[in-house]
Amino acid sequence: MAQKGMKELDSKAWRAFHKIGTSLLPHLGRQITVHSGISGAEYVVLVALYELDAPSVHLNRLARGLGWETSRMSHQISRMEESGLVRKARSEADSRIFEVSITSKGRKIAEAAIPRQSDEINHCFSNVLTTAQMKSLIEISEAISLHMKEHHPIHN
Amino acid sequence: MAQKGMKELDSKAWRAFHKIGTSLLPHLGRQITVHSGISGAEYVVLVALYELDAPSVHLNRLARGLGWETSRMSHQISRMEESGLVRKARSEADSRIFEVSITSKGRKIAEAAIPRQSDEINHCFSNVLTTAQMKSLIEISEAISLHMKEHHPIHN
DNA sequence: CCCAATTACTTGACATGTCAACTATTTCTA
DNA sequence: TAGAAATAGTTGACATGTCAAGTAATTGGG
Repeated sequence: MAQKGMKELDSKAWRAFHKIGTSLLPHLGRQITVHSGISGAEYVVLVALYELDAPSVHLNRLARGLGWETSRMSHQISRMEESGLVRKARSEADSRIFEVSITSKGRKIAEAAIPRQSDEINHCFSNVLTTAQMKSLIEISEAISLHMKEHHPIHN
Repeated sequence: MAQKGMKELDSKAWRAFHKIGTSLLPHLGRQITVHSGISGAEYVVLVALYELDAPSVHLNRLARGLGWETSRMSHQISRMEESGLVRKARSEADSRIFEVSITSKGRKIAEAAIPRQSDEINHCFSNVLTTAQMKSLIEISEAISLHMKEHHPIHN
């Protein structure tokens, strides 16, 4: 039997992955907006800043940490500065660099949003999967991420 | 030991899933543009129309099939009609409905793009995972999709 | 020490996605 | 069968993401 572009199982697995990747993630983004009034992108940035050890990060480092392009982060931070969620200041040492930090308003929103989002994730994801399935997912992610790092290092 | 919002494993599994969901899918979308000159969204629509049994589909049915909102599909189809990839015609039976179909230009592009994208998926996904991992992913997807259908039937 | 490269970020134009409000048709139902 | 509700899609405004080009500061080689 001749092979088409993809084997049956490969194709089913890909469709399965594509489906959850394009339904669950957007769904959980919308939930953030519903329960906390911020967008999924704002949430991700706030959490990254909230979990920081240091008081601030370089804009570019923040971007790479989330796998975003510099430009995207620049736009996002500008908007979030407008709405008072974050703050931006030129580095004293190297004035090309911007130090980004969370404001107290942003911190309050993050502190309220994180446990709610945690509940959502438990509800749609953790509670629905077995321990074995979650372990398997972690391995799958590592395999794919490793491959991406080797072959397409830009978009981590 | 008190429980925070999420158990260690749950959290790791979620981060793993989030990471591949937000890096692999966009990466493969960009690859489509690189190898075939169309966007990921255009590709998905073309493939759906290309694989159709019938010569056309109702716009709304096409949207639901991809898990898109009507409005998103309407905008997308308008743009793709502009660029000559698809065609739109009012249904004779029910003139609220639009029948959407692929043009010969769209078909040619789809026929060239599909095997190339298949190669990309093999390269970044199928070849990187074991058979067991792919079977596991299929089960995971089914578990999550089932839960979504039950609790959030809109965005299937 | 100077100037070419590199690095860090900004900007503007445009593609895409979302939401709410609206139009037009068809289908119920009283 | 008239009018209310449901269905199918459009539209415009706006948020977000991407790309290419530009600015400004720093670094590194000759």
